[in-house]
Amino acid sequence: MSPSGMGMVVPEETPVRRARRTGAKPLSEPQVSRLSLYRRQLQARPLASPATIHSHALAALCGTSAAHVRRDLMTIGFNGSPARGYDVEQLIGAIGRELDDPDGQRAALVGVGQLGRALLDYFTTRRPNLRVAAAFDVDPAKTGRVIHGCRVWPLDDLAEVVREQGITVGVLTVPAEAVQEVAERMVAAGVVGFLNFAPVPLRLPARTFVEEMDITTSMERVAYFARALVAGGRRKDEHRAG
Amino acid sequence: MSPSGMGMVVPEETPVRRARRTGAKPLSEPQVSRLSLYRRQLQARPLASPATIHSHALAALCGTSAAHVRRDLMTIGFNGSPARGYDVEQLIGAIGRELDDPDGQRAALVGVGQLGRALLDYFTTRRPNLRVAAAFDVDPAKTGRVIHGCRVWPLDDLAEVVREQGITVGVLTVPAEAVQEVAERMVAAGVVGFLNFAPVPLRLPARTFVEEMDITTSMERVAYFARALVAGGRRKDEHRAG
DNA sequence: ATAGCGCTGTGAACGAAATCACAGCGTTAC
DNA sequence: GTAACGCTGTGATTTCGTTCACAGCGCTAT
Ligand SMILES: NC(=O)c1ccc[n+]([C@@H]2O[C@H](COP(=O)([O-])OP(=O)(O)OC[C@H]3O[C@@H](n4cnc5c(N)ncnc54)[C@H](O)[C@@H]3O)[C@@H](O)[C@H]2O)c1
Ligand SMILES: NC(=O)c1ccc[n+]([C@@H]2O[C@H](COP(=O)([O-])OP(=O)(O)OC[C@H]3O[C@@H](n4cnc5c(N)ncnc54)[C@H](O)[C@@H]3O)[C@@H](O)[C@H]2O)c1
Repeated sequence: MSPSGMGMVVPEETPVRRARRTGAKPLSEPQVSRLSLYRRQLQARPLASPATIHSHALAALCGTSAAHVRRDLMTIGFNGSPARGYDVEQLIGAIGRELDDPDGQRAALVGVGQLGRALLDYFTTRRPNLRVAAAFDVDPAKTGRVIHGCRVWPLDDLAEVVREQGITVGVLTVPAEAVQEVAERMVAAGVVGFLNFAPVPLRLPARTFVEEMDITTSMERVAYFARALVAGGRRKDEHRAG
Repeated sequence: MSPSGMGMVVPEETPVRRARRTGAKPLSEPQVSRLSLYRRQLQARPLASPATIHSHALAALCGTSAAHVRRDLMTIGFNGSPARGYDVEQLIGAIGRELDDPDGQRAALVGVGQLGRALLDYFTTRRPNLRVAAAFDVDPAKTGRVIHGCRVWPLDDLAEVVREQGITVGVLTVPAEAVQEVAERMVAAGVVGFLNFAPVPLRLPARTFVEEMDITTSMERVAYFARALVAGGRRKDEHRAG
C-alpha cells in the first residue's frame, strides 16, 4: 500500500516474500505445475541461448501469459531486472529449491505391465532427484528381473523395500480391480503421494495426495470439445500459432 | 426467485434447462471430466446393483461431494426423485447424449512406440463410439502391421487416411522434437482435438483443443505435495477412507 | 545529460468454480 | 392420517485463480 522505496536488484521485504520466508508454502497446484514446466522448458533450450529471458518469451515457450509468469516467479520470491529479464541459470536453481527435495525423493511403481514398462523407461531418463527406485508386481514371471535399470520386486516385499529406501511416492499401473488395495498397502508402508493411472478414483485417508491420471476422461474431454469446435462457433482452449 | 409450482417427475422449465434446450452447451471442462467419470463408475457397478442411486452414493464412488453431483446433473437437465435418487440406466443415457457424438468419433494415434502401443491396447478395449481408427509412424519397421486391432500407416498417408475416415481427434505419442510438426500436419488434415503425451506444450492455431498429458509435471506435483504433507501440517487433496 | 521506452513487481478487479444452505416434496413410521 | 425425515433442485455465497493496469526504474539512443 505505502510505496516505500524498494530496491530492485537487492530484494527487500514485500508481503509475499515475507510470507514465504516465514515458512509458509503458498504454492497452489496450478503454480507447481507451471513452475515444473518453466524449468523443463528452460532446460530444453538450445545450448547457445541468451543467459536471460523475459516473461513474454518464457510465457510463449510454455503457452501461458507474461502476467502469469511474473506472478508465479513473484510467488517464489524470484526477481529479474526490467532490462534483462530473468537470469535463466538462477531461475532454474530457484525453481529447484522450491520443487525439489534437497535430499532427493524416491518413487515406487507397482504393476509392471505394458504401461508400467513404458513409464519405467520414461522415468529413468529423468533427473536423479526424483527417481523410481523400485518396481513391484504379483506376476512371478516379472519379478526378480531388472527392467530399464529398475529392479522388480514381488509385491510381498513392498512394505520392506518402501521402508528401507524411504519411498514416499507411488506410481500405480495395476489393473483397476487391484489398485485400491495396493494403494492402501502402500499408505500403510509410508507412501503419501500417488500418481494413479488406473481408471478408478482412489479413496485414501487424509494426509495423502492423489493425482488421478485419468486417460479415459481426458480422451472424452478432447472428443467433447473437438466436437464443440466443429459444431458451434465455440472455443474452449485456444492456442496461438507459433 | 418466484417459487412457482414445479413438478418433480415431469420436468418443467427452469432457467438452466431452458438455456440447454435452446442449444447453448454450457458444460465447463471440469464438468465434462466429472460426467465422464460418473458414467464410467456407474457402468462399472456390479450387475446386481440397485436401479437407482443417490447423489451421496455417486459422489462417494467418484470422490466428489453430493452437492457437486447434483449441480452437474442439474446442468445437463437430468433430474431424479428425492426418494429414490437417480435412475442409473437413464442417467448413463443422458450423459451419453451429452458427451458422445451420435455418429461416433474417430481418433488417430501417431507414434507407435512403447507408450503408443500401450495406449492402442488400452483404447481398443473401450466403447466403439470413440475409437482409435488408425495409427501412424515414420519407422518402416512398424508400419503395415496391425497392432491391437489397429492398422499402422506410414506417416505420409496421414492426410489421406484422416480425411477418408473423418478423424477429428489425435493422440500424440511421438518424441518431443517431432510433436509440433506432426500436430500441425494433423491440423491441416482436419484434426481439431489433441491428447498430447509429449512433454512440450503444443502451439496450435485457434479453434483447436489441446489436452496436455504432462506426466513429468504430474510426477513433480505429486512429489511436491507429498513432501508438503510429510514436512508441515498441510493437506492439499484429502480423500476419505473407504 | 536527458528523454523515452519497455519490462518488472504487484495491488486491485474480475470471473469462474466449488460450496453452502434451504425450500419443497415424497416416503416411511407409527 | 399425520409427523418427521432425508433427498433433490437451486439461489446465494465463498473461495480461488486469472487477468488487468500501472507505478517505478534501468537501459538505450540521441
Ligand atoms: N495401457 C495403457 O495405455 C493404459 C492407459 C491408461 C490406463 N491404464 C491403466 O493402467 C493399468 C495397467 O494397464 P496395462 O495396460 O499396463 O495392463 P497390464 O495388464 O499390461 O499390466 C498390469 C500389470 O499389473 C500386474 N498386477 C496385477 N495385479 C497386481 C497386483 N495386485 N499387484 C501388483 N501388480 C499387479 C500384472 O501382473 C501386470 O504386470 C490398468 O489399470 C489400466 O486401466 C493403462
Ligand atoms: N514412455 C512413456 O511412458 C512416456 C511417458 C510420458 C511421456 N512420454 C512421451 O511420449 C512420447 C513417446 O514416448 P515413447 O516412450 O513411446 O517413445 P518411443 O521412442 O518408444 O516411441 C516413439 C515412436 O514415435 C515414432 N516417431 C518418431 N518420429 C516420428 C514422427 N515424426 N512421426 C511419427 N512417428 C514418429 C518412432 O518411430 C517410435 O515408434 C515421447 O514424447 C515421450 O516423451 C512417454
